[in-house]
Amino acid sequence: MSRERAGAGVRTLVEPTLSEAAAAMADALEHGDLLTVFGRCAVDYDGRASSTLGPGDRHVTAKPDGTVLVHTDERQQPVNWQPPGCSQRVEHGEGDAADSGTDELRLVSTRSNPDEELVVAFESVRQVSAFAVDDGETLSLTGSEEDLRQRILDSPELVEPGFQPLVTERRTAAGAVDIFGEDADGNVVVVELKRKRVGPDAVGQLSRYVDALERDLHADATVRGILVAPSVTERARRMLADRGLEFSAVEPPSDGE
Amino acid sequence: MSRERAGAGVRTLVEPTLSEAAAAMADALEHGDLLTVFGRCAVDYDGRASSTLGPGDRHVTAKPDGTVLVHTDERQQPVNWQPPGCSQRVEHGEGDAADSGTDELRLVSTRSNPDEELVVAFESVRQVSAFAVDDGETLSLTGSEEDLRQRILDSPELVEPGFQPLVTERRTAAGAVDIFGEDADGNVVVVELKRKRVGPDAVGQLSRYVDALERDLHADATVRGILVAPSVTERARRMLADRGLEFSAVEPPSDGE
DNA sequence: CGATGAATCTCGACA
DNA sequence: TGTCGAGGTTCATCG
Repeated sequence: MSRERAGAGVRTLVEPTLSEAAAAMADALEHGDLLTVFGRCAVDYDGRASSTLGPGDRHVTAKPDGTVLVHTDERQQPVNWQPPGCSQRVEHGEGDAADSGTDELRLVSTRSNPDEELVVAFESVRQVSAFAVDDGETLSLTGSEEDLRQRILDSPELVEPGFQPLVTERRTAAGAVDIFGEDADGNVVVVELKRKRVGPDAVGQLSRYVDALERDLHADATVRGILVAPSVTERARRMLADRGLEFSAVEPPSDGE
Repeated sequence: MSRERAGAGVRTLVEPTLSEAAAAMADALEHGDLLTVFGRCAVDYDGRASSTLGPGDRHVTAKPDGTVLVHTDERQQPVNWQPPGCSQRVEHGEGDAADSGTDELRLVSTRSNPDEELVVAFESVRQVSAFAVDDGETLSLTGSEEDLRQRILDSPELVEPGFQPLVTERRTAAGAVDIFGEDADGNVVVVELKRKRVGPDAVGQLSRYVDALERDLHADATVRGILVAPSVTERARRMLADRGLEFSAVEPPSDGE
């Protein structure tokens, strides 16, 4: 094993013994560092569901906020994980390492409500690192549904000429409508926004809003439902036609706009 | 900077220069290793949406399958990422490092269909590691919707006494029904399964199935729709009542069952 | 390849 | 705290 002392923020052990790894991991958890461990391990999870994962090489991350991630060499998603807010502890059987074939280092993460437990049992550890993280910057994102809503409010004619938004997030018996307004003839208009190509679910949603409002408002009121999105699937287009609903093609704004 | 040569599978540089880091990163990408970099960086993404993230300490992972993950010290989800199948390259301005304030190391990940680009621009690198991963084990999970389906097929009386499953995944004009069967009186029964508490969407789905089957089958057939899940939201319960649909509380099996 | 629906979804917002 | 809906959702499956 060898120790690397880097600038204040990084402590790394390469090819440590399990005892050394255990100490380094406990230390990192204690100090609120970002902990990473690479080694051969088996993983068991029990909680909302249950899973077992046999031995293999994996990269394990424990964040100071209580998150645990177990990654293999494939996939974007971790093969096992624990959400933020969990408690981590390191367990190491203190038997004589020389002839104990059962020597094992375990990282255990627990949570309550719901009760969940993740156990990462290391046969061997190739590297342990502890990082002191100073971030502080927040992400700024464009192109979301919120941006599309702002775009419609800025330029209501994108939905149709004469459209007038009145309220956003208007409550109905079926939930909150994205944009509530009226058309050039004074008819009530319900707008459902989707930032990308929409399927049948969105039509069902819009349909429920229109029905709810027709019950809420005077029985003689005409309520139009317009689905605003970049495009629709064929099945959704047929559902719209069946229900007398409409579609208006609008793209969410791109970065520059 | 110092170099660590570990057993075959791990190569790590601590506090490298940007040139050294660039070489190690390119080497790892070339060899199909799991690459991790910790350092101060800014991140820009442009594709399905756009985002910018100012300078800060982050942990960056590049997997041999083309996945890229940028993690901060908080959250389970990466702050930026690229899905599997992307192409990575390392760019390093080869200016004289001495007086060039603009010296920069960039990890660029691109993808097409849709066109997306992620750029991680490092001001400094604290550690670079390359791991040769040998996994090979696959995850086995219980508690899924498939498990719930099996539970119902094993014990149909959990839905209601006398219920008889006939077909799973039966096709209708509105999509495939989870379980199609009949009750003690010989009425057609459509069962929609959800492994957790359900909201209005599932009711809409079940409702579409029942409507479609009433059209498909003889006009005189009675089609019952039963939503099977651990629980329902209040709004969904009202929607069920409105539409003459039913609910039956069943938990998905836990590990031991 | 696109379309569909599940997920230990995660995450933020709001009652 | 629970509920609700969005997401650069991701992911597997199916046509």
